[in-house]
Amino acid sequence: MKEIIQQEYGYLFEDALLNEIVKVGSLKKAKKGDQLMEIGGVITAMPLLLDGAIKILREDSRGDELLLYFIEKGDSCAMTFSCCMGTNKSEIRAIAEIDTSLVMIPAQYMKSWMTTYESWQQFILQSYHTRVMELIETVDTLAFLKMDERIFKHLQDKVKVNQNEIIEVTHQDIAYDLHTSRVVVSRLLKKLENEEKIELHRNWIKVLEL
DNA sequence: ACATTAAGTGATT
DNA sequence: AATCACTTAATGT
Repeated sequence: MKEIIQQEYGYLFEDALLNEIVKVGSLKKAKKGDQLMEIGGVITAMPLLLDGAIKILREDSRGDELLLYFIEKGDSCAMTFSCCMGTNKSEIRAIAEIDTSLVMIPAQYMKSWMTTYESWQQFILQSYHTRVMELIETVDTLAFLKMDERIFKHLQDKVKVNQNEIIEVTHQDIAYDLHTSRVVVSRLLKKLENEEKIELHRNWIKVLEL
């Protein structure tokens, strides 16, 4: 276990901290589609991504979803961090985008590591920063891009986190993530196909233009 | 061959 | 861009 953590986080953390992580953290594997966190759920641990990707969703009162951003390997969800300091509940839902492995660090260690390890403090701050930037980008996308552009961007994001230009999704899946209807997705995807930016198939899409 | 589910389409708001 | 109502196509049993 130490080797894997060392590989992904060795350049960030000193040896003593790596040892602590190995000692108190628990290795966890999530399969594609597994739910890692639910809205309103109590957060007891902070995840450090070793491999894979997680998508973070918000939900409205009717149960409709909206994708906020992806977390990739080497990242952490710093939102968890603020929740860990108090005893807050989760504002978001987290679902494994692909098969993912991560280390769960119990919340109680967060605070003391902040003062003991400078690299930890750096990491949290940095992580928080990138998270906020991702959120801003999502807001921009929502506010300034038309639906067809949003769909195409979403596909490109999927290609990135999956490390594969072939994405296994249905039009309905995309509709849920972007909070629109399947019919609209189908029509706009068709348009993108005509522009030769993508290739459409049942249950999978190939992105040609990256 | 049949049922199920995904995707395509025209019309309307 | 959303919704309805319907058609067509792909896929599993």
